[in-house]
Amino acid sequence: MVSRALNNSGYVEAEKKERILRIAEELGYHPNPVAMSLMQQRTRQVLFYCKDLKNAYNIEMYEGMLETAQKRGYMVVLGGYLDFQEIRNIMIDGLILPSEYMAKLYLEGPGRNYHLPVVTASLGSSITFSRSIPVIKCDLWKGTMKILHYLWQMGHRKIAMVSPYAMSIEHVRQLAWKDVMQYELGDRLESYYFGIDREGLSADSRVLKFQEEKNSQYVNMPESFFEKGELAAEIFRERNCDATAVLCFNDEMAMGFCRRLKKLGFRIPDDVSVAGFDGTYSRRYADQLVTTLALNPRHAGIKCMEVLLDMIDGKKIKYVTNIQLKILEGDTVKAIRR
Amino acid sequence: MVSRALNNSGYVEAEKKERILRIAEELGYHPNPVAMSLMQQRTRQVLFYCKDLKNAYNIEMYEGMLETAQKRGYMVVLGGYLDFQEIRNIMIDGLILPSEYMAKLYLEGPGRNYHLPVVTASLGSSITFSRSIPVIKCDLWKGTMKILHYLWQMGHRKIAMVSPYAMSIEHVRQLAWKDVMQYELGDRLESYYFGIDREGLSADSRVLKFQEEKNSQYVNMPESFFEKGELAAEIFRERNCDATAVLCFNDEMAMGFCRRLKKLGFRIPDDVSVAGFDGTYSRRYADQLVTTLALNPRHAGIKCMEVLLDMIDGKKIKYVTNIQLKILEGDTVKAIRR
DNA sequence: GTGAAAGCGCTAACAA
DNA sequence: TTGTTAGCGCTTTCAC
Repeated sequence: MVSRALNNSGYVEAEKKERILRIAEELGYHPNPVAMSLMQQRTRQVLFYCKDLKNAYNIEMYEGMLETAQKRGYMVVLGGYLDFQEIRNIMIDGLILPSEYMAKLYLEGPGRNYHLPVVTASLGSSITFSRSIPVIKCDLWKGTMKILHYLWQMGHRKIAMVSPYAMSIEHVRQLAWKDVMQYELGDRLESYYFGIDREGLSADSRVLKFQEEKNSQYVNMPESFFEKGELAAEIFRERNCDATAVLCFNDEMAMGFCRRLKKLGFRIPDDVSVAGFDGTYSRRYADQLVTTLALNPRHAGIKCMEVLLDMIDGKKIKYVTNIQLKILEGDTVKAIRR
Repeated sequence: MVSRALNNSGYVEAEKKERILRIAEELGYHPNPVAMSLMQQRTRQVLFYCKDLKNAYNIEMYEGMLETAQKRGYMVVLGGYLDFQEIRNIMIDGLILPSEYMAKLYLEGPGRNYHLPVVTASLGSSITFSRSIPVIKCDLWKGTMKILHYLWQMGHRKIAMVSPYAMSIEHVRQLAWKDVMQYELGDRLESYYFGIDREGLSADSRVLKFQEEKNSQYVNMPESFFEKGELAAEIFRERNCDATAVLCFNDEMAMGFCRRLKKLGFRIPDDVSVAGFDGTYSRRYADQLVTTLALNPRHAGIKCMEVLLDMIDGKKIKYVTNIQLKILEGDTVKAIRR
């Protein structure tokens, strides 16, 4: 009857069908999407569990997801502020986690007995999951090697690292830097590491500010990369660091670092070269384009979504997808004579 | 029975209730959110019809919405890429439109016979709607007056305007600028206007690039404010403009303008003062902080969401809410002697 | 070719 | 205090 006419399915007398369609049109009839979802057991929605939208990396990743989702009739809901348990109360067919760290938390928490399709992006940490899920992997170990090698080729030997985290935190970028630089820097390694974090720099009152912010204002206060980069520049000068190049945790941090360092009288890249990670649109805002390792978040987003939607559709899926990394040269790295 | 136990409603024997709760816990039972939505006729989702997520203004507005929505148990879905008709196929209880222009389009299109709660943000255009909906208004006429007055007080008389649109487009910012500056600039007004748009600058091949981009790549290619600002700087120099101050359409444009102008050898603010609109986090990336009229998008987002959720809850609502505007001084405006 | 009924997962209301 | 039913809006299936 009516349903059959509207959906072109089954037998309906042509004339009657015509009439039904016309009336539906007149009344401005649209099927109720919630009822449809209940029936089809498909919400056509997917959650991207992402906190910090001021971070261009996340935005570009999200836009990549959107691109694929749109083509395949899906919506991407953002909700990094949600309590993890809450995930079970929202209408989604699948979930994208931004890092293997989050993936681990999820799989050991609400994901333990909730068999929703899940994929995770990865920055190369070697975390193992309690359940096997697809990983879209950006190999930052390789990537860090690549950019360090690039700096090396430009003649730099003493390469410092600027990070929002203490040296003890096992971030791939830090581990890889340590791995390479310890030969060159030996037991002075630590003095070339600028970890803007209470742990390791607790003596510095300026660092505590970030801790306070994090505890007070919001539950999920995002990392203050830019401001931490600025502080790193101050500490860099105070330590009288003789590094000729500085590798920053990401572009945002690199931009904060450059901005403050210039205000402190350094010339970039003449006095110090600076490089970062990410390669997103926000780079263009700075007067000098920062040299960076592009992580191609848009592509990662596309891949995450493709794999997730394939999973939802019950197709065969790849369990590991690698994202290509590429150096984008800017104005902040200079070749030096040795 | 089971339902009653789980929801604490109606009479259930204490012991039985206990047992039910325990088993539900063990099984990891969670009510199906779609079924709940169908029953309650509430999806607990709201759509923010926003295209350009690379624009900090939109992001901050979205974060404001999120803040309120979270408190009241709602999700905010982004979907500016959706076909307008598609709005009726997604599971939402309400809709937030980003501008009165969009609101008009919606109300005359799918909104004509779809009585979903809607609110719109407004930048002060005097568009009238076919149906009355709440407006969260940022009075840009007043705002433009305010920042022009500020520049005036700093001694500037010849104030140029940089915009991504032709002068004929009736954007409030442009109209207000014209209104004020025509007394000072008279029939030379046009030569102080830099509208980076085919219409008005079609002779310039560099402008056509943007047009092409817009037509090709994506359906909803966002405005290239930054790049247009850069081009405006080139044209500013070519025209040999004697303006002592330049008012840009927004901060992103101002940042592009400043960046290029400096590369062309101008000193800011010594040679030219520059001001913009928005006052969002992306300002900090530039080496010089741009002086701006802060539009407080976060606050606008909060208000939009509050009014919309009140509407959904059937509460009495305000039809016009005004957002406060404030000048944020930066490093790009200098007082001059006359 | 058409109408009626079952069912998607849940709760509110009603009868026992 | 408990079990049952109707109904949220839709489609699919099964009789007619």
